[in-house]
Amino acid sequence: MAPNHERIAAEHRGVGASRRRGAELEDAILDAAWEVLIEHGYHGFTYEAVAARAGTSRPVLYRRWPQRGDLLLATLSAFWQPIAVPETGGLRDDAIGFLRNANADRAPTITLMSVQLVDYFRDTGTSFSQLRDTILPPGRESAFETIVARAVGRGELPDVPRSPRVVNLPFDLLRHDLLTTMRAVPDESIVEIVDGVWLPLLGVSGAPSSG
Amino acid sequence: MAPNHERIAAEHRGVGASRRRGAELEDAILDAAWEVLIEHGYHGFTYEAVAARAGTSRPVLYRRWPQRGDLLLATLSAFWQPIAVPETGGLRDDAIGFLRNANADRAPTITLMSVQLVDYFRDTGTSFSQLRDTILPPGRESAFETIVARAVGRGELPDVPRSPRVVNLPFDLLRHDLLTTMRAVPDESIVEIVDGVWLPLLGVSGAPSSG
DNA sequence: CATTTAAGGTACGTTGCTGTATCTAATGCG
DNA sequence: CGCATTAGATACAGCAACGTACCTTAAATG
Repeated sequence: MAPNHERIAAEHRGVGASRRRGAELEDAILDAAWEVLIEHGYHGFTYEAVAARAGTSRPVLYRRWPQRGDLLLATLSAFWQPIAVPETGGLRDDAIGFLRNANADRAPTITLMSVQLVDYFRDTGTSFSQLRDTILPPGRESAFETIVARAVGRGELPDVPRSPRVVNLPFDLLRHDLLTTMRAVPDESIVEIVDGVWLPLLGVSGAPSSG
Repeated sequence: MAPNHERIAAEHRGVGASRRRGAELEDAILDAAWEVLIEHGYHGFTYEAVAARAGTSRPVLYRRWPQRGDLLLATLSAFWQPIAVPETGGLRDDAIGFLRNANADRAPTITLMSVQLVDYFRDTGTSFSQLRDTILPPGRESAFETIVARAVGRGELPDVPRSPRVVNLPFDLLRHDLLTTMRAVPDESIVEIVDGVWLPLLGVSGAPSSG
């Protein structure tokens, strides 16, 4: 008859804290869900595991998200943030800086996003690209479109049409490496992508050191 | 007391055939395993499903492959084939032809290989690249290394050092598109990769039509 | 033909997760 | 305070797959 259950749950959220409600509880659950997703992938992303990690019980989750996909979407929407685009005043540094940010931010998660979620994609018949469009506000300029536009504005690049493929090439290559190696890309790869591939393709001299 | 079981299993391998053994049985199992893997991914790649598809029983599988990873490795090794490199006599056509082959061959499987298998990668701490090295004989020249070397031999390209990243760029981009869209890449993308990215980067004029 | 090997079927207990139902007690609000 | 809400615990049946044990019978071997 002693309130043993409450004490157990309280351990998960710190001694002295009492029963959570509403947004506070929801945030705690989504935090837990995100951690589970990162650590164990979509396969381990079970109501059981999320509830345990959040220090609550499965019915609480079922009340809010009846389907696993609902919980997944809510979790991703809460944590998927756009990557910061640095503004260094130079095309090369903007590109390298952005790729470094992306590498740091996405290394733990992009493998998750497009890879761990395949079971979800399979179940729903969707794909990574589609999910991305669902989560992110559509019609937004991509980071490299911004970077190139700035360089054109500065006169660093000629104002000629460029295909999205060429503009976004660095990010695609970074993503490719992230996906196939499933870990953060070494910094030399980032420099190589920019100096050895992208800048030459844009007709810019390339690395400042090697001419 | 009637040999009912035998009759049931026989249905899966055609009437009149009797009990399979050794290599014959093993091949049939790997065929079934491959089909299951393609259709249901690693998640659905269970002893249960493979045994059922092969018309045999789980103990038969456990005797040969005690771990699920063993069965997976055996299956992939049996079915992972190198992609044909066409020999057209021209750099551009070699590249486009190879990418078309890769697109056709890998569209159903590369999403599987690097994407469906993440649970396996997670369990074993490996990655797509490592698995590839395990399956394929190492030290082999890549397809695009061959293609470039031929072009150099013909005098179509200057004999200068080129980074593996530049040489293999088209395949990496194709793979990127396959991974993120999870379906075959449209032919225009292949042409765009070669004419709009790779050939300009190599210092070749690009598409024959647009100048 | 006799013997050994192994395929094939069946059964069992176990595990992990699913949904749902039910109960309690804490919280917020009037 | 009194009431409605709902967090949190627990229990249940169900399912799918696991891994193993066992028995039989077919095929290979001598």
